[in-house]
Amino acid sequence: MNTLATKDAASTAPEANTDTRRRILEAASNCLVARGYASLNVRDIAKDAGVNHALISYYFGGKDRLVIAVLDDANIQLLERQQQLYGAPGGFADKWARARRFYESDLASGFVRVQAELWAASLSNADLREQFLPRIQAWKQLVLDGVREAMQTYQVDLPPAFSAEAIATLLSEFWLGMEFSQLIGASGETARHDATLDAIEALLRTLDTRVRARSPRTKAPHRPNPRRSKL
Amino acid sequence: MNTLATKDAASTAPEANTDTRRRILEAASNCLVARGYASLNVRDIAKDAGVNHALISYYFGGKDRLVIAVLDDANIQLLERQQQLYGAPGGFADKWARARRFYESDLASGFVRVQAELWAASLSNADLREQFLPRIQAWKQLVLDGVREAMQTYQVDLPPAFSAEAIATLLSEFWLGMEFSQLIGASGETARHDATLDAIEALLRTLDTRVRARSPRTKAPHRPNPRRSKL
DNA sequence: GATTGGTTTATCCATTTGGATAACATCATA
DNA sequence: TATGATGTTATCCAAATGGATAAACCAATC
Repeated sequence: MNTLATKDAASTAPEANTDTRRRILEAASNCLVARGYASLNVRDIAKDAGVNHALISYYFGGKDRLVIAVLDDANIQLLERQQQLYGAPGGFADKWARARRFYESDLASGFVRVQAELWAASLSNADLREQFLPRIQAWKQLVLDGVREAMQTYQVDLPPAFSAEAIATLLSEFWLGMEFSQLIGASGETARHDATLDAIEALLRTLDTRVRARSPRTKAPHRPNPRRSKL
Repeated sequence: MNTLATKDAASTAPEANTDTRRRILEAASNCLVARGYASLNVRDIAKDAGVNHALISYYFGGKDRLVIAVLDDANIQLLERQQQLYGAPGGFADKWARARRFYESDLASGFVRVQAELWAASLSNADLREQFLPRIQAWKQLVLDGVREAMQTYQVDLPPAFSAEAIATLLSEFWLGMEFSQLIGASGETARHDATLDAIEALLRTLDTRVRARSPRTKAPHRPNPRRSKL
């Protein structure tokens, strides 16, 4: 009667053979990419993983728990990304470019697709939605922090309505919309998205150089050789 | 063997009792709002419509065709909206405000939810996706046309990378992302979205008044009474 | 009032699906 | 080697689902 699925799903599931567990997890991800959440079923997953379908109940306690585990697994990957994005040096244009590269690789690997499938599923699955909300919140917070820092750094004067929150929301939702559009969209969309991403990157780069010219070493007081990476 | 489902579904379906057909269509929409595409089934729809579930095959030729019919029906509503949005007088800020009001009513009525559910379903349903792409294209074209016109009207100089395409894409995808976020999101999102929408609206209003002050009657040379709608 | 054609109902059926479980296998340890 | 824990398989089962269809109903027409 343990319907609780806490963070460590291991509490209700066997712990030993992590290989099978891993294979099921990846097979579920594959199936989500290949056929979507709507037609996700334990038999296909098991076949893809090369195991008997009963093992899904054995290891995860059912299909629903497995899906949540997939999401949880994705969450971990995403957190790593966030830290990589945040902790790296460089201006905001560089950060933006880095985020773009992450996105492209995630799109190619099917990760974005999995996310979108689970997102869609969570529209009518409260348990899943509960998992999603903190993640979205974290992602938006990350963008907001970045925008706040950028606005403080750039000191560019905008119309008062364009608060950091407003700009961050614009960027976050744009990115999200771009993901969904690309997943469903024709090939022609990519060019338009790239143009938009380019425009923002160019703007950031302009502002970055302006800041660097204005106060060359103010923003990196602890860096021993601030001009080293100039070229 | 008539697998063709052309625009007039009447060609393959009975024509007389449009009431039952209508009821089924609306019931399907209700079910999509209430329980999502994943758990959509003909029996629930029939129960909601108050008819026997065999009538779905009778009128629409199966569940899949019904879903496409729902999408088609939504498409018609959307086209009407587009025309209302386009054909009305006023500056761009007014158009923006009008679009916002449409959106709010669509959100409240569940229309946005239906769209999102079908969108998600079309991630792994080629037939459905085929229906979606032209609509998305049309919607984005509408935004692009508006931005083009606005940029020509405002004559504000932006960094060269911010083409009309780039700005239109930014706005389109932002809007799309906002829809998905609100559907899934906590209540706290709305305030942020409103702030962003407000900011853009304020910007547009500033530009509108600036244009009006600069050349009060330049932009409407063919209008017999250009100042009539001033108030 | 019998016929006809469209509409609706009740019911049946094959298939899919998630899950449960008994039987079996593997293997380390006593 | 016997034992018991862990992992795996082969099956079984109940429920849900989409669809098909014979029969019933009904309103208009001859």
